[in-house]
Amino acid sequence: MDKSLAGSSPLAIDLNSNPIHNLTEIPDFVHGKESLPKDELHELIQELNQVKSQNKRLTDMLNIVHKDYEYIRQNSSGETRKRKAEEDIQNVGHFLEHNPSDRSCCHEWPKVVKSNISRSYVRVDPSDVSLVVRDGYQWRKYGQKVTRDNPSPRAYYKCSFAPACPVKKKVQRSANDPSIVVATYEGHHLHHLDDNHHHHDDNHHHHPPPADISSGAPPEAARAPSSCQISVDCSGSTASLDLSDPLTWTKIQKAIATTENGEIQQILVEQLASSLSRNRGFTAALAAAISSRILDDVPENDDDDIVSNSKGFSV
DNA sequence: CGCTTTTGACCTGCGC
DNA sequence: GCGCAGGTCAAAAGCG
Repeated sequence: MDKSLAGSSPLAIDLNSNPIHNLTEIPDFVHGKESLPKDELHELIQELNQVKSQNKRLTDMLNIVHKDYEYIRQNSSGETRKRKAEEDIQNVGHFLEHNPSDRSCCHEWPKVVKSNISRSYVRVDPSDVSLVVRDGYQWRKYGQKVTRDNPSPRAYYKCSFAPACPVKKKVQRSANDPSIVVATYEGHHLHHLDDNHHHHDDNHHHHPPPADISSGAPPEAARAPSSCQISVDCSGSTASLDLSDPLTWTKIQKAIATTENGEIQQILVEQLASSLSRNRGFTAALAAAISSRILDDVPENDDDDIVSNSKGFSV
């Protein structure tokens, strides 16, 4: 991520800053005036570590967002009419599955978009030609077609778990990166029946079947997303960014229109930072980090209170 | 035997 | 109306 982003975001985290080595670097007035016991401070410091590492992952995600956006922008001219129609639903980039074993991060990040169309991008083995995207539902393949803009075939699936389920999906390997499979879902995946709200014809009207145990994936990761939401979980404190929020979405579209490098990333980071700042635990941790930053000349003291932590926050 | 996949034919929408 | 491209159908084949 570029440095201007880290500097301008209200809760930007300086990934290159020096780490905190022990608790004594947390100023005393934070202990007293904030009424935080030391054991809670230990937890907060651990949260700081995790927020920092999560932010690094978010940084990677946002870099992918920007890269994907640039690709879309560069290829948006001279399209077929069908592809032009799809242009409206290709406004946000994707999150790739860099580390399959990491359950704290989103498994898939859909491009949402119209009310009942979403996309998932999944990294797969480039040599794997099966075009299978595990999402927790059972699908019946009813067609395959070679499209003009992509050498790899597009597979068409209908939901086969519930007989009358209208949800469909298309799966096709990415044209520019054969290791990425793009799954386009038509109709929302509703995982919990709600008689008061969910009776649209383009939704799943059923729970997903049990996750495929052989896949080894947790149920949350196996399911297709029901909304365009990014979540960062930090020791039970979750920050979420809902791209279906009209205000957020308007900002992103505006950023896309201006084609300013890094601006989309900045908006996403700010939204996540805003969510995190509403969390009591994170706010307290942030206060400690800020204070330690201000009193940066506190001498280091290597005693038994040494904990693994960092003070990488800048404001 | 029942379900899924394959695959060529057919349908549909759009631009010219 | 014609041609093109994407989407769907349905019979045949595959598989456990």
